[in-house]
Parts: sequence; structure tokens; C-alpha cells
Amino acid sequence: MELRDVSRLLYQIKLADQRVATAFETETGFSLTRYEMLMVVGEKGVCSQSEIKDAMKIDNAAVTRHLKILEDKGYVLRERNTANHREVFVRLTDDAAHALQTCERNHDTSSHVMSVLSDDEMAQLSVLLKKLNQV
Amino acid sequence: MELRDVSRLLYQIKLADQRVATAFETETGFSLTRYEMLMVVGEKGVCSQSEIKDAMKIDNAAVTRHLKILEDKGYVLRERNTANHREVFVRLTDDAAHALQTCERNHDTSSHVMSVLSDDEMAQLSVLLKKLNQV
DNA sequence: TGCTATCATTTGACAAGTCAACGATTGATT
DNA sequence: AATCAATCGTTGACTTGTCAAATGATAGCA
Repeated sequence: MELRDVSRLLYQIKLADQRVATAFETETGFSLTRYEMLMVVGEKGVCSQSEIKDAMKIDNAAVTRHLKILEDKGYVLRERNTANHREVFVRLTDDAAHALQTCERNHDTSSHVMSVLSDDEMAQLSVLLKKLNQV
Repeated sequence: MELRDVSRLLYQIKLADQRVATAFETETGFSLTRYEMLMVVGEKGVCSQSEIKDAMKIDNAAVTRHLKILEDKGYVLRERNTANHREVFVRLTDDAAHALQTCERNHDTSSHVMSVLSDDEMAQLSVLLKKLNQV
């Protein structure tokens, strides 16, 4: 594998990422990162920002800024952990839960971003990406 | 395929992109995008910025800015097309050719960014990404 | 010739990520 | 109890991408 081929492949990943992220946003109305963040928070119920950071493998600073946006939109509540004032606890608002349900309901399983790939291919892709992302 | 699963997969792509791009940069000393840009220019010999934009599927503005940086580093020469002053012609300097050769030579085929994947898997990945990027 | 449309590049404003430095809290050590 | 170190979150500076408006150049046409 020549370096040239490596760069071509990596550049393809970059392009795919860009395409797919903007497609997700136009289809759902949610930024991919913030959707994922809402999901993480929703699944945890209540959590600190560090937990989000670890779950999403994203920078602290990015977490803070996205949560600020989500808070402004009324999708998320934040309050200091009274037992440890360093931490901030985050959880979804009812608004968020509602908006996400609506979004999921409107989501057409057959014609979304990834519809160029079969279920099999998506599974394949997922495996490959997991390998790539494991340290 | 639930929306949740889609977002998980797309987010994996994002993470892979980030990992892989920074790894490429630390391994080679070149930003992935600018390496790819140098390759494109090198392969074309001389070309306009629009050609680069089309080849790389990147925004005009990004091309201009990357070329500015590459010019400052002495990797690229730009001059207006005398036959059509709207266009700028771009080509590599000898410095760039030399630096790229050195980089390629130093590149260890066995232990680079993608070494977690077999050649087969990389080929698979390439096919999947091509599908995702086609449209 | 002069208008107008189009084309190529540049610039400005924004989004989303990184890293590094900072402030506030907490916990540990002496 | 006082200090010192570690942890959590925030902020600022920077990178790299986008889109949209501005600039400059050319081409077609009345």
C-alpha cells in the first residue's frame, strides 16, 4: 500500500463524513453531533459532561459549547451536582423527548442518507470503522 | 434500520475521519487535505484552481486558502493564466517534489495509520465509501 | 462600442473541532 | 489545618470546512 493510496482512502473517508453529516442534518433537522449527544444523554438519563465526553470521544470544549446550544433551544437542562460542585448534571427536557420522537416518526427508513448501502453493507462498514476507531 | 442506528454509524464515520486525518498528519508531517492537493497538482502538472476544486470536491474558498499556505511554504507556484486572466495556474515547486519523495521514502508501509486493516479490508472500505460518495 | 451575463478567485462571516491556560472544587498529605 | 495536586468545566486562539457576497476578467450581443 503506497502512501498515495493511503491518502486517497483517507480522503474518501473525509468526503464521506462531510456528505453524510450534512445529509443527516438536512433530513432530520438535527446536527449529527448534537443528535448523538441528545441520544447519549437520553440513554444515560442524567450524566455529567465528562461522561458525555467519554461516550462521544469528543473534546471537553466541544461538549460545553454544544450543550450551551442545546440548552438555548430548550432541549437540555444543566445544574451543578450539589454533592460535587465541579460537575454539571445534564438531562433532557420533555421538549427534547417530544422532538426526538417526532423526528424518529418522520424518519423514512427506506430513503435516508445511507440508503445507497444495503443492510449488509452498513454492517460491514460498521465493522471496519470499529476497527479503525479502536485505539 | 432505526434512525438511532443510522446516527451511530454516521458518528463512527466522523470519528474515524478525525482519528485518521490527525494520524496521517503526525505520521507524514503533511495535512491530509494539503497532501492530497499536492498530489492532485503533481498528477496534473499544471492546473487551475477550479480543476483542483472539482478533483477534490472541496469548496473554492478552501482551495484558495490551502494554496496560499502551500505557496508560503514554497511548495507551489501560482501565476495567472496569461491567456485568461480569470484563471490561476498552479504547479509544484522542485522543493515540493523533493519533500514528497522524502516523505514517501520514509513512509513505513507496514506500520501506518491504516495498518489495523488488511489490504482486503481496505479494498472493502474503499468500495463502500465510493458508494457513499457517489451521487 | 458598450451592456450584460458568466466565470474564477477572493474575502468575510459562520460552524465545529482541537489544544492550552484558567478558575473553582475537591481530595490527599503532611 | 494548610497546602498541594488532580478533576471538571469554561474560555480563548487556532484550524478547516461551508456559503454568500464581492471583485476582476471575458465573452456574446445589440
